[in-house]
Amino acid sequence: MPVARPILSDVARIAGVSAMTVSNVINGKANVAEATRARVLAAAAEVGYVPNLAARGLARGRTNLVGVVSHDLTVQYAWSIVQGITNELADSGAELLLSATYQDASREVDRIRFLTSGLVDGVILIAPALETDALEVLATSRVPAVLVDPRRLDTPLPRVTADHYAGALLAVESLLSRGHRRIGIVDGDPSFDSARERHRGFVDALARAGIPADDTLAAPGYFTQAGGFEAGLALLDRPSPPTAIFATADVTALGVIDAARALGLDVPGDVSVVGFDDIPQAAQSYPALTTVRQPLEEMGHMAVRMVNALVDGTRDESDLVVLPTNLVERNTVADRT
Amino acid sequence: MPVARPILSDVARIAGVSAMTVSNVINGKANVAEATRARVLAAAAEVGYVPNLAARGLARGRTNLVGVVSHDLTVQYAWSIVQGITNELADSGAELLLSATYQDASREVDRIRFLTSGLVDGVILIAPALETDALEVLATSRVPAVLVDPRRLDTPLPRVTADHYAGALLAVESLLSRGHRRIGIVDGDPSFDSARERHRGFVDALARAGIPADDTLAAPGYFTQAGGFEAGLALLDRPSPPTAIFATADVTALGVIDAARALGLDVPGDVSVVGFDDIPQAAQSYPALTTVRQPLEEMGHMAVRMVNALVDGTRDESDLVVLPTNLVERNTVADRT
DNA sequence: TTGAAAGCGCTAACAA
DNA sequence: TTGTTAGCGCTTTCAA
Repeated sequence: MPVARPILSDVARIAGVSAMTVSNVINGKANVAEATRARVLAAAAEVGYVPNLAARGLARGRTNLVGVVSHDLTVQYAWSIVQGITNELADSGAELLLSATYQDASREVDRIRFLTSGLVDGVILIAPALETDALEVLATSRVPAVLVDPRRLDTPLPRVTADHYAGALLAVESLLSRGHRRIGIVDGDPSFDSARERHRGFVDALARAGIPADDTLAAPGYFTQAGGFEAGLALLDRPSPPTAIFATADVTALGVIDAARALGLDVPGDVSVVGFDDIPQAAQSYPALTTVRQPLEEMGHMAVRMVNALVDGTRDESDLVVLPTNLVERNTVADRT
Repeated sequence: MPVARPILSDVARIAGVSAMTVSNVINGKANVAEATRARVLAAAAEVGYVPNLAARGLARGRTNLVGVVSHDLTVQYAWSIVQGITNELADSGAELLLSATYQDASREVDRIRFLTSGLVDGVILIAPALETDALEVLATSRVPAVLVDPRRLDTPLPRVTADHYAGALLAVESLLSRGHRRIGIVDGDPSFDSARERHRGFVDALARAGIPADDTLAAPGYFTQAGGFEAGLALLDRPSPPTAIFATADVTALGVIDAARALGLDVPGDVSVVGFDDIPQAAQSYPALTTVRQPLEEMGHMAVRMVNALVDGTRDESDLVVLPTNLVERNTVADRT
């Protein structure tokens, strides 16, 4: 009973075969006699042998691991994407290594550098800022990367995103069709292209209906619940408040609803609210949130397929995949009274 | 310009030194002449050399990586612990590898097996179920493990937890001191010792005040928001509802508050609510939640210190660290009217 | 069907 | 201060 962790050669010695044969058995190669296989398996079980993935990765020149860097995994938005990645990865037999970024954008480069230091075959970056030298680090690492919903869409790397503009059109049009004319918007973080696209959709939808833009009806929400709360207060606590609000992320929509409550307003009785994302919480909260669905899990799937292709040396280096969005009608929108 | 990733020997060749010297420079060893160091650094920069961590780990017999497996990282409870782990890890110069478990308890063993296959020096398990063969996998892997808030506290491994019982006492006593006598409880997942401890504190606090246990005032909430909503409905939508509710997790408290709203009840006007955990959202939601604080980040810090000690071969194998809880008074509790 | 040799990229231990 | 040798645990290639 060795106290140290048993290695392949231990198993080989016990089974009375060569290391290569053990390797073949462990990896399920066909070219091993049944009797030998059984003997090896027995020996492996006896000592509790577990292959060392780091060593295997070194020898194979491929780790079968893909890394994911995300800003903050509490936000269900990111988590839904991770779920999609996980599912797809399971199918492709690879494993996932997660690494978080937190508030600090400077940590992002850090995480990328870490994961790409021989640990993974490819990386998926969720809503990356890719500031300063991040792109350079990525390039010199020679590790294939795929971006999901990057802050700036013009980044020269394979990207997958959703149709933010069309989604915003959908959201605002549904409000218009319910009779709303005075519609507010709670904007996202302006450093995100997605936030700007959603704003653009909002403006265009109103313009099509002949409604001029009114800057007093826009407030920043920064894609956070607290931001949504503040914006909701700013928009609603005034002489002539909007009858409906397009909150450009579900979490900020939740904040807006809190703000309405704090002001004694009923949702959707007094104000209608539409979100964006369709995170799980949107369906679970009360009242259930009407929102624009981003196919987050599908985005994760797609990202995995793209890195895998890249790792295998297939596919062009500058793909842009845009997935469709659609409206999910629940209980936070009512006809204008 | 090599298209392949440069390795240590490439740098050595270019700088005209041996591999060992490059290694020494990269690792900041003192025994290298200034001129040589500069030459090596220049060569490394020129080709964009990045050390391969997997190879280094193999050679050193130590990866300097700590793995974390958690059920679900969306729950802020888990995430707060991860934050603590991250901060402490940064101080100790190690890195973090995250791996999630999801709903499926069977995946937990899986994740443990994966991380302990030569990838990390130690693992931290957040609220692990440790069913079936997980303990065995852990044992045969020979990788040191520390449990944070395990489901069953009698697991024979180093553990970090919080004082759930004392926290529950605090919560209920504060309600009693405000004049409440008819107090309901929304229980957590009964498979967790922590849920049972909190329930026990609830019962004991009432008993001390001479109030007999009333089973009709208890409802299961399973530590989820949806569960809290259902339980809130069950407790509140009846002839003589409680005037206060102890929700044994913040997320279920949020669900209870939603339920109160759905019934047209005001919090804390009509019902007082106390949560447990003090996740960030407790302070951000409206009204801000009165709750029992678990020192989640500290629990993460402690866990890291414990694995590090274990990796270094210090410390006893069966420590149990219990961190204190305390009451955080915010705006969901009012005097009984 | 099995095994020997060589090497993945790096570092510990020692020698020069 | 620098370099040589050996080896981490595994797999590839090729020969037996």
